[in-house]
Amino acid sequence: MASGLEAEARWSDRLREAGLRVTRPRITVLDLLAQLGGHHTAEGLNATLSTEGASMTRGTVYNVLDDLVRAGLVMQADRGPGTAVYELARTWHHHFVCRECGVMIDVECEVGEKPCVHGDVPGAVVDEAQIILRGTCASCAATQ
Amino acid sequence: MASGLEAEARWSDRLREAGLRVTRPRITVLDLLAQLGGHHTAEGLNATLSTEGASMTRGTVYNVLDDLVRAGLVMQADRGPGTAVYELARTWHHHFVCRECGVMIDVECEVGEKPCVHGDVPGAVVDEAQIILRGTCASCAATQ
DNA sequence: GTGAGTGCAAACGATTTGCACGGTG
DNA sequence: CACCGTGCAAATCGTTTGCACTCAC
Repeated sequence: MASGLEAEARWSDRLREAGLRVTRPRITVLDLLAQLGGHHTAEGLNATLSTEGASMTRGTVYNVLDDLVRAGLVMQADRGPGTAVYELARTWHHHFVCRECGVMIDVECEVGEKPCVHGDVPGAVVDEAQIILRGTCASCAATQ
Repeated sequence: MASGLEAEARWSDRLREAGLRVTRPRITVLDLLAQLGGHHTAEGLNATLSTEGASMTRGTVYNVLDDLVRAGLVMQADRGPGTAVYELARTWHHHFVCRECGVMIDVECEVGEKPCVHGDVPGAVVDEAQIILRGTCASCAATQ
């Protein structure tokens, strides 16, 4: 974490734009997600924060992530029942999940916008299409 | 539950084909899913079974559902972290989930087969594409 | 008879909640 | 200085697990 001030400068206006107050935990989580890249569970982030001396309560981690997801700064994806993963928001994409090892791999979306699939749901407003591909990843396929 | 014997006749060979033994809980769950239609949580099914005098243990409900999913007789879908729903297997389709009330609505798939979207995942074998549409359902949109 | 499947109860992990304190706007 | 957000701890929820017993094959 070499850039506390930089990080703050980078994220504070993003937060304010989203109508959220600028607080240490929110900056910290955003910065960590930016540094790590990829997908992470709330518990995993919490553990990493502990080792970096920037720890916060479990409750706060969940709170912050929830706020950030609602604000559109972070994306949430489900890897199965009881396992949500989070990542920094970026161009819209899908996920491939390996049935064997559970690894999650990004899959670029050819449309690049959230409702990239339109379903016939009478009267409903569809604002997002989340696609999860399942199968066997390259390394697991090689092992078998 | 007017058709215990009918139900058994209908499902027993489906189970045997799948390499599963024919047991009362499995028949009961399949029959219940067929009668109810739609999506149901494990807990919900368990509660319904209790009121019908056909109750089994929570553990057994999860066991049975897991077996049936693995056998391809039942489909599993996630409505969010920590909430799996189950429904009888039928032609492949997607789901719309309302952000407000959490209701899940089936969306027919124009392709009708599981890997209806192919992603670029080098070396991986994709055998299923699960699509979850999110937004606001008709009744929630009307309320607001 | 043998092993898969069940019943029961307890453990588990992820997430949520309630309340008092502190910092942001 | 008003309120949103945080810290802390306990509660809750969905799901999994271990072990003895029973039933399908």
